[in-house]
Amino acid sequence: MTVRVRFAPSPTGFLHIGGARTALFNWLFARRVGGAFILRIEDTDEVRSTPESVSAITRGLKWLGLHWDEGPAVDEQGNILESKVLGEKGPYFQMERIHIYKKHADQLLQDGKAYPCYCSPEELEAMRTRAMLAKRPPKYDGRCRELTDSKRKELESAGRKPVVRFKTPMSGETRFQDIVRGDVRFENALLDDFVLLKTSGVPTYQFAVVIDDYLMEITHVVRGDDHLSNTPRQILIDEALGWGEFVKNLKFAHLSMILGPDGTRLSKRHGATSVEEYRKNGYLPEAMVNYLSLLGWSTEDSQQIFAGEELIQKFSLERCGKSAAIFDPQKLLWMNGEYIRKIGVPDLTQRSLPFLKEAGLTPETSLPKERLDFVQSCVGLEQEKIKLLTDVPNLLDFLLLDDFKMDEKSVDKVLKVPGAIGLLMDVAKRIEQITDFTAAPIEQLCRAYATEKNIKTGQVFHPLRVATSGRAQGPSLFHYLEVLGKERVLARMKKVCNQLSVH
RNA sequence: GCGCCCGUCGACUAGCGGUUAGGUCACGGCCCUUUCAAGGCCGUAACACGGGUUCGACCCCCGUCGGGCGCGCCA
Repeated sequence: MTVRVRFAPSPTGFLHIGGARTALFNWLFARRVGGAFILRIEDTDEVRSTPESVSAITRGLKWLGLHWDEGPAVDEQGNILESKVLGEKGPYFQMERIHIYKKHADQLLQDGKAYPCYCSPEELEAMRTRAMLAKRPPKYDGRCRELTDSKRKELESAGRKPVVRFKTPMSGETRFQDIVRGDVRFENALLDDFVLLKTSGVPTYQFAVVIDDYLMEITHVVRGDDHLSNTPRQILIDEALGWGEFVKNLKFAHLSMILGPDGTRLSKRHGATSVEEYRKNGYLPEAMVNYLSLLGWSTEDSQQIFAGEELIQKFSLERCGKSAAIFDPQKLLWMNGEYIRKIGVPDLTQRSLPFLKEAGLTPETSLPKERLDFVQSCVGLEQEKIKLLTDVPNLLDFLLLDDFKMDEKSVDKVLKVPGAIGLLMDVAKRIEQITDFTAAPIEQLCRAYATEKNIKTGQVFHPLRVATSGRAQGPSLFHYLEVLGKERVLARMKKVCNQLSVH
């Protein structure tokens, strides 16, 4: 039997770090075993679901490279393409499946395994607070379970609209095998008669999930362990529907949670929590995926970096951990740097272009060949220093622009000192003589000059750097001079000499 | 309140009865070096606590404490 897994987000916000990790593990598992990865939109929250969220979530998944085999079809911006649906088991939006849930709820009603409940939200709230005050579990007390037909009619005619509640067995236990937790068991008596269908006829999460997992022939439920205690309810529904065999074969894998640095649930106050923010902040999807994979999963040798398909080859549900993991932005940042250093310069340049454009350093994200070659050379100079794509503009502005700003402190310290201008003028004269304007000869020239004047090499290098870049820190001096070219280097040196010798 | 899950360096983790408790991030030092990085080497740093079981426990059992999750006409 082929493996079928699903990622089933509710579209009430962006793709969250936690959701992304769940999606990733499902995807990795599916890819590993050649199974299908299904995207199902659980939009039964009538007030909070939005189409924008669907777009944001699908955009996030696509950016991470987590492509689904079945589910809604979307374009690059995450717009839903109504006419194209991937897969045969749809629709993949739960709100388009209302009739299906209704049918199964009717069956349970008919079989006496569910019943209509006419309690109002106010009554339920009162029931709950009363229970809490008495230090009892805040459960529904089952008062509508044994309503007579006449009583039901009476309530209906009084205008009450019922919900459908599940008749939870009052004894026995429900147990299941979880790939990461092992043998898990819950006493049925602890559960109450939960809602299957809301007054509106829309199913609750618990109900919809069971129906869909069955009809979509899901084989493995891989999700966050916040769903662990929901699992017995879902198994009970399966059994009531006569799907005992299906649920017996259904494998569960409840993944540990991802927490914020303070050990509490990851939320906005912990900084960026949506995948899209990370894209905007200059992270590479590969780095994100690699980092996320290590949150709750590891190899026997604690491998950190996985190249290409390696992650897929090595991933397994069995090696997922049980304990919650704290999201560490610092390690993610390190990993992003690792990936940036690893990808090729042309690739890195392409990915940097949108950020350069945004900073106004290039007019477009597609450049004429000559300019692109130049930008690539510049990117190559700073590659090892880039941690985020958003670093690129700041690192390269003095190379891409001729009227870059001079750092006052560096100018004061290195150029506005006795002899600096004279030295620069000397060096400029010699540079003019160079025919082969590449790093090695320029360096040779500077070293020779230092020896000749009996000064330290640094006394030549530093003024040269500040004069041509406006700053004290930057790429390897002679390499960037080479990239800049003789003409520009001399122009910059002369400009500085003119400006400073006037004063 | 009830129930479930979890508990190894600050963080992610390896470990699966006998290890100098390993790796990675971060941190500190040294080296390399025109700067900043990158890289190399070294170092600081952990089995939550208390009982058992055992010749021997990070590992198995019980309890305590701590954290997380669930108990919605939210998902």
